[in-house]
Amino acid sequence: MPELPEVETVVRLIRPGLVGREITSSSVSWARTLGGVGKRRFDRAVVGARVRGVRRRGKYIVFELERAGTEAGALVGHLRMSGRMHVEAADWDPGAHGRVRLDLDDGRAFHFIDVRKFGRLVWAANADSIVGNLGPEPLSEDFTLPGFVRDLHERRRQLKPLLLDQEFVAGIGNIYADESLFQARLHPLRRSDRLSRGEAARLFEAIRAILREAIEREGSSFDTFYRTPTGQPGSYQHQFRVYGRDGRPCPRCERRIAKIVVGQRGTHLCTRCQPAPRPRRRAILRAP
DNA sequence: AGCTACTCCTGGTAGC
DNA sequence: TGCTACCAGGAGTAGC
Repeated sequence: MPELPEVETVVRLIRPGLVGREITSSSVSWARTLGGVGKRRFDRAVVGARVRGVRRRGKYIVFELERAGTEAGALVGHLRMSGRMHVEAADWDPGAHGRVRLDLDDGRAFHFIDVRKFGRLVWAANADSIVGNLGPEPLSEDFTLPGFVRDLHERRRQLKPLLLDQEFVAGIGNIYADESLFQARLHPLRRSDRLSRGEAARLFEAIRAILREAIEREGSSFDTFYRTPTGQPGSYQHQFRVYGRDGRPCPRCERRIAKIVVGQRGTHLCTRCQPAPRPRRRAILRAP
């Protein structure tokens, strides 16, 4: 599934074909992709606008627009499960799952393709109305260990759902959550406020190292869905140590990798390397 | 506050 | 082989 590394890869590859281009017409074949913005309003917002910049925020892709040099809102895209983005020659066929097409002034066209129709490409006057509540970017300088420790201790949440919470930290999905927790040797059900400083530091470093390496490898492609905008699969799936490896030996200790469900999400772990939280005995009440 | 359940979707696959 | 039933999953929402 497209998570931070996959989205970063998409942004890097489509940005050169989009920045500076004017959108000359649009066509929408699945209206819900627009996320509640009507087709006519969408058309009015984007046609004649120029792409000022393309950036990633968490798993979102923000296309900043301008008209006559002044800001004109933004398109905010999310690939969800199966979305893809391409910039291709005018006669390129996006296939049966093309949802939105934006023709560009250089004769090429941007395509949003999405088999499962969960993806979105929404116009907003202000991108922050959509991405404004996201947590820190895990690879940026404002994601710091002291801040991370503070945020962990301020909440009392299971680690797995907390890592998936985009308001806690932006961009992590099911794959990189499982891989990070394995790398940090932390059980997905451990409570955030009970991590030691050392444990929090392990998790902090694991998240950053794994996301960096996954970006280097252009993300993970283990099914037919995620491909880069050039049609290539990523290669980080070959580095998976727990995700999708249930029943196979742990690369660290050989015990069989387990799969459990946490917050309705398949969760992969090694029960030896990632010891379960100890149920804490209730404080014993004593007479004063 | 934090958890669970439900919704949106369809291709792939397990099971018969 | 051919069919059906079920599953995966990011994020939003509702309810406890």
